[in-house]
This record gives sequence, C-alpha cells and structure tokens, in this order.
Amino acid sequence: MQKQLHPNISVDCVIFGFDFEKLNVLLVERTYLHPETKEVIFSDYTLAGNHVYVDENLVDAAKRVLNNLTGLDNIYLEQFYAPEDPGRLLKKNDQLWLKKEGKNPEERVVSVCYFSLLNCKEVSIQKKDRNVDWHPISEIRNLGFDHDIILAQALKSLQVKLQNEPIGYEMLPLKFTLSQLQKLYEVVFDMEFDKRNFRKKVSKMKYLIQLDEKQKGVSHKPARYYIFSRDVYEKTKSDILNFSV
Amino acid sequence: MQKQLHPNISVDCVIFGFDFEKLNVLLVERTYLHPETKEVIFSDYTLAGNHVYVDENLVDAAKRVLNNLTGLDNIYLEQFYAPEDPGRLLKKNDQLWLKKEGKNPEERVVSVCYFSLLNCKEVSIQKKDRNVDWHPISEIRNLGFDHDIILAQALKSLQVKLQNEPIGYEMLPLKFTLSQLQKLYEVVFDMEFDKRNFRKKVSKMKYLIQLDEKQKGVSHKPARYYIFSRDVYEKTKSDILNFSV
DNA sequence: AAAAAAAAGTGTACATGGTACACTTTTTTT
DNA sequence: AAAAAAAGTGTACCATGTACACTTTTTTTT
Repeated sequence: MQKQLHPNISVDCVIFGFDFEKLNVLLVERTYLHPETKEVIFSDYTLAGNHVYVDENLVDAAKRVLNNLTGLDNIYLEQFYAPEDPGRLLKKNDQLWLKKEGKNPEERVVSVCYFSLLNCKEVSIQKKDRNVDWHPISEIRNLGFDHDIILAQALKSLQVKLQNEPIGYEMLPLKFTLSQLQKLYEVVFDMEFDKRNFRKKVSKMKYLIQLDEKQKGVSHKPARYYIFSRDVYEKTKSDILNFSV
Repeated sequence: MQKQLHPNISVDCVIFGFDFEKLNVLLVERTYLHPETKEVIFSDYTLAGNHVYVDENLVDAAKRVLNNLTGLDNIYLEQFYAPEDPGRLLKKNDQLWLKKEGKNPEERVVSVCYFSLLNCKEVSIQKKDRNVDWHPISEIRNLGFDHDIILAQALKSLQVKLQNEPIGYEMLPLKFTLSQLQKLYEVVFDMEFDKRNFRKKVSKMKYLIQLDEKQKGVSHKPARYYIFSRDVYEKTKSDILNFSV
C-alpha cells in the first residue's frame, strides 16, 4: 500500500452502535474557528471518513477509518452507497473546512460508503485530538457535507439487511437476552413488537442458542442468556424467496 | 457539464433485458488486434461503461451510457455496487486494451455500478462502430476487467429488489400477460413457479390491472392483457416488515 | 419477614399466506 | 373435425403472523 491519499476517492463510514436502549451513530465534531479571531464560525458533526490511499482497497480504507476511531479490527462492514452529486462538497461551510484541512475544495471526490455495526458498550472511542461520540439516530440532523443523505441511505440499507440476515448479533455482546435482541429490532425498525410473538419467531432460528447461564446484578428476575452460532446459521440458511410487494 | 472525462471515476451499467424467454445482458464486444499484423490477440465482452465527465452526476453518466447504446431515456436505473479492489484493471488484456483506448493503464479508476431494466423487444441497439448485443445471462463468463464480479453482484441486487418492489414491469411491455410476468420472475430467480399459486399471489397486487383486451396472433387460446399502475402501487404500498432469516 | 417493584417467561385462538396438485376452456392449425 | 397449445381455474392442508394477559422469579423497600 502506497502512502499517498488519492485526492478523488474517499470512504465514509456510518458506524451504528446499540447501547441496549437506542440506535446510535458515531459522529465526529467539526468546529471551524476564524483563522485570526479564533471565534467559532460554525460547529457541526460529520460521519467518519477519509480519502483512500492510492493503492488501497476500498474496504480496507473503511476498516482503517473504523480502526482509527475504535481500535477494533474484524468489525462488520457493508458497502451500501456512493453519493452521485458532483456538487456534494460545495456548501459554504464544507468549502471552508476543506481548505482548512489542506484539501483542494474544488476537487471532485467520489465517496464509497460503508455501514458498520458495533455494541456501544464494548467500544472505547479513540478520541485523539477530535471530539468523537455516539449520537442517538433520532436526534441527528444537519450533518456536514452530504452526510444526512448518506445516513438516511445507511438506515434503509441496514433495515433491508436485517430483514434478510441475522446481523443484529454484530451489535450485541456475545451473550445477550431475548429482550435485548427484541429491543435491537425495535430501535432499528422504529417499531414495537409483541414479546410473545417475537419469541415465537426467534425460537425458530436454530442458530440462536440458549445458555444455562443467567443475568446477574439486575434488580428483577434475571433473563437467560443466548448466543448466536454462526456455524449453525451458515449450515441452515436456505434461500427462501418471497417477492412480497 | 464540463466536457472532460474524469480519469479516476467511471460508471458501469449492467443492462438487463427480458425477451419473454430468458434474462439477457447487453454486452460490448472487445477485440484487440495486434497493432501491426492486425491478428486478433484477444476478443471478449465487457459491460457498458464510461468515465464520467468531471462535473457530471454519476447517475447522469449512467443514463448517458444507456442512451448511447439504446437511444432511450427514462430507463429504470439502480445503483448497486462499487468494486473495491485497486487492481481491478490490471490484468494483461485489460492493460493492453486501456492503452489502445488512449487511457493511462496505471490510473486507478473507481467505478460506480448501476443496473437497468429493459424489454429487449422494445429496444433497437445502437451499434455504431461497436458490436453490441444481448447475451443470455446463463451463458456469460470471462468478461473483461472485473465485470464478472460486477455482474454477479448485479444479479443478486436485482433479485433482492424484485422481491421487495414490483420492478418487473420495467422489463415488460405496457401490456403483458400473466404468463409473461411469471416467466420473468422465473428467469430472474432461476426457479419455476406453480401457475395457480403464482396467479393467486399476483391477484393480491392491486396495482396489477386486468384489461378487456386479449392477445392476438397467437396460435392458442389468447391471454388477457394486464397493465401495471404506478399510481395504485404508490398509494397502496405499505412498509411491511418480516425479518425472516 | 413481608410487600412492592420490575422484568422474565409463557399459550391459545384466529386469520392470513404458502404449497401441492389436475382438469377444462379457448383458440389456431392441420 | 381433430389435434395442438397455452390459458385459466379451486380446494385442502400446513405454516406463519397476530392479538392478547397472567404467573414467575428476583431484588428492593419497608
């Protein structure tokens, strides 16, 4: 891998995190100070992203961005979109920011976007010099660049994917309870589900394996733990069709 | 739109066409002759694609490529993938070809890929100087560049999309029969369906509207024609969830 | 020690949707 | 008039989705 960033190619990462209560997205604060007076000209948030090295695989670049913020490797990543508009970086604030960052603000940048899935509780965010933190998805608006559009696409793609594959486990700890799993589906789809029906449904998933172990330290009846078996999943998944619309 | 192609950004189009019998893809023949002896060094096929103009929207570039080959506007287009490998154009034949085309073969090119849907019978292919034609998807292999990978992704994306939205109509004439619609689903999913069950299923789709008109000039009982009503579809589509895996 | 609080865990009846399956009808061709 | 070709049609069974409320287990509080 050659150590030079390509001026026209970037990746952006929509990093979803579940904290057992809400669906969150990892955002980077962007505060632009007046070059002389140092007063705040604007301050907002963006997704995590970076240009790719000239000889770097796109998904490797996304992994690098993710590793930079979380210190983690082997995180679930899914390519979902590339913004189409050549004017995607031309808003006034974005231009100021790009200049400050030493970029040529006129340069067209095609960004290939990935979403990744994490359990908030198991990540320690590597802040370094930047202010990086989880934000509940319901409260996110007015992101920098075209990142509102990218985030909206990411959520749709996550929903489609979660309808078709059991990727929710990527956002849960190794051992989790059925209530936690249900809450995860509820926050991703922004819907509530009936507890008995949800359990009936997941009880058919053979790759969901009940442990003898129970929760500890909770001030109510402790729940049974479950684990996800990738092995069982890979062996039992069958390509069922239902062109439902 | 500035009339200069960006050296690092391209679009590729997987143009699917249905001919009432098979699923086809529009391919461009690529024959490389020895610069002096004019003997054929290699000859194969590629998807349709082109670099984008420096100030051109990606989807507009895909529309342009499509219009170039078919003369058509307002064709269904869906972005589905961007190849990730920086070495995607480095195979020997591809390098020869790029040089011949006046491109810098060392230059990294990120391609954003679209699939589009057509009815073969309603398209007259604009061959110009190139040999462009429909190829049954089952017979396609060893495409140039990384186009085998792109095509495989396109087919998966088409299947997912067709399971969730009634985009099959994009590959049929305005008026079509239920047998034609069934055949379309069969070739896309490479499965056979039961006629009665298929009809029971589509009879629930209110945007499928039966006409009084019947087929003419067929040597058997003529079938009723149906049309797709986008209006009815848009009004009745409800976001039903089934996280089925 | 008893009561309250909190969430876990459980079953049934009904409606809807999927699946397996074969013959009659209508039209053209011979 | 008969044959060929594809259109068109219904039922029984099984699986899945949905609506719905109480008991159990544990901790916390009094």
